[in-house]
Amino acid sequence: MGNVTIKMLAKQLNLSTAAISKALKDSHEISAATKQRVLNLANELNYTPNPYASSLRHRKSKTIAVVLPEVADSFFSLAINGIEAIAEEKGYHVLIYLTHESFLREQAILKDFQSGRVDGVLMSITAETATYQHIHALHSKNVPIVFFDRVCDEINTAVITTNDYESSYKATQHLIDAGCKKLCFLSISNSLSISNKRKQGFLKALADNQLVAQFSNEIICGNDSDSNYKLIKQMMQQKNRPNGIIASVEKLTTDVYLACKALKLKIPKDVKVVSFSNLSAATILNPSLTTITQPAFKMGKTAATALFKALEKKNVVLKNESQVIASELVVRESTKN
Amino acid sequence: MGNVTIKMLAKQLNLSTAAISKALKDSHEISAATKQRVLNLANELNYTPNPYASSLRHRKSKTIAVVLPEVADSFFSLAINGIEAIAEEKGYHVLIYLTHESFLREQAILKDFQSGRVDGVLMSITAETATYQHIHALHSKNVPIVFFDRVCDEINTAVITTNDYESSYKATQHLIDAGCKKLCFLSISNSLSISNKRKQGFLKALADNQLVAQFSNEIICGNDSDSNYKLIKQMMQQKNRPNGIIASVEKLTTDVYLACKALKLKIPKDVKVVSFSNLSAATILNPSLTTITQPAFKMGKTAATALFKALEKKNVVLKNESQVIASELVVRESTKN
DNA sequence: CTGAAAGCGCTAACAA
DNA sequence: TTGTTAGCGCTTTCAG
Repeated sequence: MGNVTIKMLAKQLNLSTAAISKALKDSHEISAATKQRVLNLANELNYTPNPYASSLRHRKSKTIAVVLPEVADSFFSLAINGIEAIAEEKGYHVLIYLTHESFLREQAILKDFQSGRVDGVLMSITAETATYQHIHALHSKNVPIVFFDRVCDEINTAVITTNDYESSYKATQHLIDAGCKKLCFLSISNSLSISNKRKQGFLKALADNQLVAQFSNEIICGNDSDSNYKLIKQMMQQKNRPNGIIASVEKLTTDVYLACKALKLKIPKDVKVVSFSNLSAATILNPSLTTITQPAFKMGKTAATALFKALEKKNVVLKNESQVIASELVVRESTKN
Repeated sequence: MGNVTIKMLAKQLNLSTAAISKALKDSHEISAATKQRVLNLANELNYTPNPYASSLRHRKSKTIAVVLPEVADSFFSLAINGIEAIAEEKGYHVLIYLTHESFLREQAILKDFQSGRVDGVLMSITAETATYQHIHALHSKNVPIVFFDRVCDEINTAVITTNDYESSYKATQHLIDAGCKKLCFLSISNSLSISNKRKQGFLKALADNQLVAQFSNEIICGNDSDSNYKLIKQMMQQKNRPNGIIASVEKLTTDVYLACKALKLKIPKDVKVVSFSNLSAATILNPSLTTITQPAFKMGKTAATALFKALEKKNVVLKNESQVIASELVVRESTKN
């Protein structure tokens, strides 16, 4: 650091630090003439206010945190784009924390936020997160939190989601309409809200089509691509294997495709596949992938907008800022008849 | 904020704030007994030190910045993973800034860093960046900067790159070996170091194979996928269209594939394609894509490690921490004969 | 219109 | 071993 400070400006101009401070924020109690002098010198010396001194004084950091499982994922990276767009506009800084699906890490991160490091938090919880004490603790310290995608309904705040239940239902119906009778849902968690909603939508579509309990319909995948690949391959080797698969998250797509390739099963002839995914390369896959495309960018933007509402005005009831933004089923070759 | 402070602990324990401060950092000049009392109360009240007060005092923020063009890109998102892994280990916080290839934005971001907001910077410059005054200004304030991937050679510091020239040469030779005689290089910038090195490698391979000047061999793409698509399509409609394409960045792949599809040109029969890419879905594209896979995660880690060396020790000559980490040519169907 | 002084929370000399 | 004091840089009363 070792930078030019208000004190230096004050000395050079024979003014008090108070006067400088006020002049710099264009206070009406400073004459136009001195304002000019101050601004000139500040520019000349390239003065930049120390943000930490300012934070200490104001008890505000002008910084928000984004806490999420992973960044190498097209949903999350697009969501970050949305968040960043709003933060930039508002002049806030964005700290990023990756949990890599570790509950312990999530706890540690939120604990740190009790220090006042950030003014607000945007988060998507881990697939492991099943208790919420750590979130409650932060929330009760009046740090506003907005959840997006992987939300926590136990906290009284805004949750920005997509229509997981409906779009999963729709995708399942789409598979059924394409002739699939043996369907499998690839989940990643038992506790995650999105996993459950997507699964419920799936199950309801099965029920509505009298397809319940015909088949062992669910696999819970983990965080490791290798073992997911094996799990899927194993399932596809069974005599009574599924002929329709719905992957609840993007990263499972590659494993499904590779498992089918290894077993010489043709998509969509032998098995049809649809995935929740924002992969821009979905159109150029082999075969091109039918996706439930989530409004990732918009969800990030909306979540950030809600958070800033709480940061900028008092008495905002964040709960009321909750939004559900629709996903889109984009039909491609992987579910063709 | 409004949190429990050292002062409160001091009052409750009838100690001075200095004693508390020392006890909390396990100073040897505090008795074991009082240390225990302090720790107990601190835990009980859930004390978390105010990082901004500490930053102000120490003139250190324990925060680094990552400045890059985009996060929705598998190279950069993997690099962030690498950076975050090291930062987490070191107990540093990571501020993220996206330039979206805007030079103006890059300037503004770096200007802000003059305030001492961050202890160090990791960056990949924009495709527009052709002057370096803004970087010099920051660097001369003794804020360590480490470049990765899209580096700036004008600054005397560490640059972490991959072997752009060699891998581009190798990929080009691979296309030539596969029978391509009319090659096209898709660039994204005239000023970017990586673009130039990749192009040089390409041109050298052409020259070594007596293929120079047979063909208008280069297209400069922009930041907009639509117009890139049109540019590529237009080129592929020419009578003398290329039969081998090397895409210098991942995002151009989709445009190439779609343009070929639209024109009913078969990859690899009519045109072979290789791309600098870290897309995990490369294996399941139609056809699977031959890539120059960059060591993204490792580059992020290495860049962060170099930066922390400078942050933790004095008199580290960052220039000496520069590294070139090899990419790998992964041959798949898109260049098959 | 300008200045003096206090304090945000923490820490490092220096005293006791 | 513990306490006193001063100050990091900035802002905000309150006085002048």
